[in-house]
Amino acid sequence: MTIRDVAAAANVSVGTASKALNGQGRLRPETRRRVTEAAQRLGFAPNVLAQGLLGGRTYTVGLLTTDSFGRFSIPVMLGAEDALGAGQISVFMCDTRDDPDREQRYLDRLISRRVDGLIVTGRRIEPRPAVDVGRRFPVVYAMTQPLEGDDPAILPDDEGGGATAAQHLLDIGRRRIGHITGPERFLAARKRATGLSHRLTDAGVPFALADVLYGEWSERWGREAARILLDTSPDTDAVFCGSDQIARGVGDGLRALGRRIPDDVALAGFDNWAPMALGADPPLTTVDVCLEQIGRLAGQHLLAAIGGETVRGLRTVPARLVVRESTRAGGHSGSG
Amino acid sequence: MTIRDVAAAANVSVGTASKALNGQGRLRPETRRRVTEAAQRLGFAPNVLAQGLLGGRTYTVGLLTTDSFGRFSIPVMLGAEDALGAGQISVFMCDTRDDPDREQRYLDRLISRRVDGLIVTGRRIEPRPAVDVGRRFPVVYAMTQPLEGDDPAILPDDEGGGATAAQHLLDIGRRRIGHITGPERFLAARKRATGLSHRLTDAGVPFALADVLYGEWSERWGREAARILLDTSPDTDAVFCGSDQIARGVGDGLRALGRRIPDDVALAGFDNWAPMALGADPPLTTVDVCLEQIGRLAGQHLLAAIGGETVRGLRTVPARLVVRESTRAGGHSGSG
DNA sequence: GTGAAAGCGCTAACAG
DNA sequence: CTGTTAGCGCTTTCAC
Repeated sequence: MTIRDVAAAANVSVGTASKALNGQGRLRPETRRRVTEAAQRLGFAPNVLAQGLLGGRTYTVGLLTTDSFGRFSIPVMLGAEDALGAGQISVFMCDTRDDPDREQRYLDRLISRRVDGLIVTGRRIEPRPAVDVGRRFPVVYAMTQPLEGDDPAILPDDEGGGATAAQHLLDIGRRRIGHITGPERFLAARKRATGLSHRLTDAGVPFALADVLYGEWSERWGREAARILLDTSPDTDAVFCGSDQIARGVGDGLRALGRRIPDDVALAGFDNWAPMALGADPPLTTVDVCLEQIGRLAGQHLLAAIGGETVRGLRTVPARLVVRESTRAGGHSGSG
Repeated sequence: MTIRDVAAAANVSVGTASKALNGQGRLRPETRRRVTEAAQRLGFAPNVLAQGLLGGRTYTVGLLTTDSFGRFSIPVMLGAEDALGAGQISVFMCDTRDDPDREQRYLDRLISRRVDGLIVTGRRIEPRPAVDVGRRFPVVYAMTQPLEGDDPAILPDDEGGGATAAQHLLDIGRRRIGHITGPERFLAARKRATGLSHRLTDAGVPFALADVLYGEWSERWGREAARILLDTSPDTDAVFCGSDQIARGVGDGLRALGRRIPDDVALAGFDNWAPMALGADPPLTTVDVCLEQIGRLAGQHLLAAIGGETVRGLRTVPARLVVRESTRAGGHSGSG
């Protein structure tokens, strides 16, 4: 099924058929109709590769992730696809699994496929070595940033997220606030802690960064840390956690020590990871960094760059607080 | 950067350059070297689109999911990419979000891009309307099956998974076994229940399908169902759940009613969803349907089909039991 | 208005 | 051994 078959069936030349199908040039309406009809009847679909060969654009982009398309890249990916798909752009999946060799192979492939652009995603916001694609096509980073160069990068607002959570806990009247989070080597963990600390300090509520309980991104750590925290500060009336998983553990730990949530201790998480946050009893108040929005923005920036605009540097997406029963006075603290 | 530039730089014709780069024909080693060197120096990467135009193959496939690339499609996708990526095949992401219009648009695009094949994934194993791509390229279904036609489909072994769980609970000496699962309208839920029921009945342990507690795929339902179950059968010594999320809820519910896990009641889930199963206290024994293996098989079948082999009909991937503390005598039933 | 022809980047067949 | 030519499917001048 080529445009030649269509042209033949409509009794016109391929040139005319092309014009008819693309709405170009000056054609008799009747001719146009005849061609369109033939194409329809034959089930003709233009070969985009051939089109791309001429036009220089392929209407494809690569989406490269180090995260095995996990919990963080997926929403980013969806947002990006949203922005790009609307522009009729198809997306190539490239999952490096954190292996530099795999990454290089993917980059080579993408270059050979003449993609119009590339989005690089990660699980961690730490700067990573920039991908090297020469000046062949624009690159946008999402949820990560390049160590070298000033290609655009879209990042979550971890610090702002921490501050927002702090404000909320202040707003509901809590003053003895603990913070339990992931490993200190994670920039995201440090930023969230900083955001919290600054806001509390600004409000005149005592909080020392030294009191932050750094550990792992796991429920188990949450359970353990809850004990440690109450040991040190038995009068704690709120805990902000660096992830929803940790918050789940903290919740279980606190309950095991006889505290009711939110009546005795208010509990807030981070990520708004639905199965975790909604499955908790009571459901978790949490900070949503709006991953999908990050992806959407990355997609839009990439489209702009492909269109010739120069976009440079970092950009941060505001976080959003999602209030649920774990910090709400009315929240029933059920049986779990 | 085209092959012409390379040819010019190496002082040969494009034809010769092509042969040199592809290892075809009879060439003086020195010429071959000169060309390769020039290509290297110029950073030449062949335009795969142009190659595809000649060869008729594009070395691309589509991966179409109705699941928004969620928890189930991702592993499947990774497995598929594994199988395909090795064959130098690039994968187009197509996320229909359960919208028939979107799906049709993606199919049109894939056809226009002349993909060599297509994998269709879903979140549910229920048969779905077959995708219509004429005889343009082969289609393989993974985690779902076509309502019409006999295109190959790779499915999890839900029934076998249920049976395996049953056997394990019998093996550890439990005889009064409850089953709490998702909505009855889910084929997967019914199959898991059937597998459990058959195995128990075969072993002479009483179990009526009518006693299955169908509900939702949520922790909340698990908590509620635990109460219902103990109300009816206070001497229950094991519960098999249709998902890890439900199992989490059931665990919390049982504990709230004073039961220890696994000492009083053994608890098994389904999915082996790491964050849920490992985060639980004690960690959950669960059934893994090996999603990644399903994807890998789908990829392999697709490759075979692209290669001209005819592959037809359903194929099931065995499930795997993952034993953890929630069904182990030695398991500590901690504080949560 | 429509057709013929050139050419996108590449490979394969055939000369030389 | 290497160069020339044709052509993959399509679009875009440029004649007629």
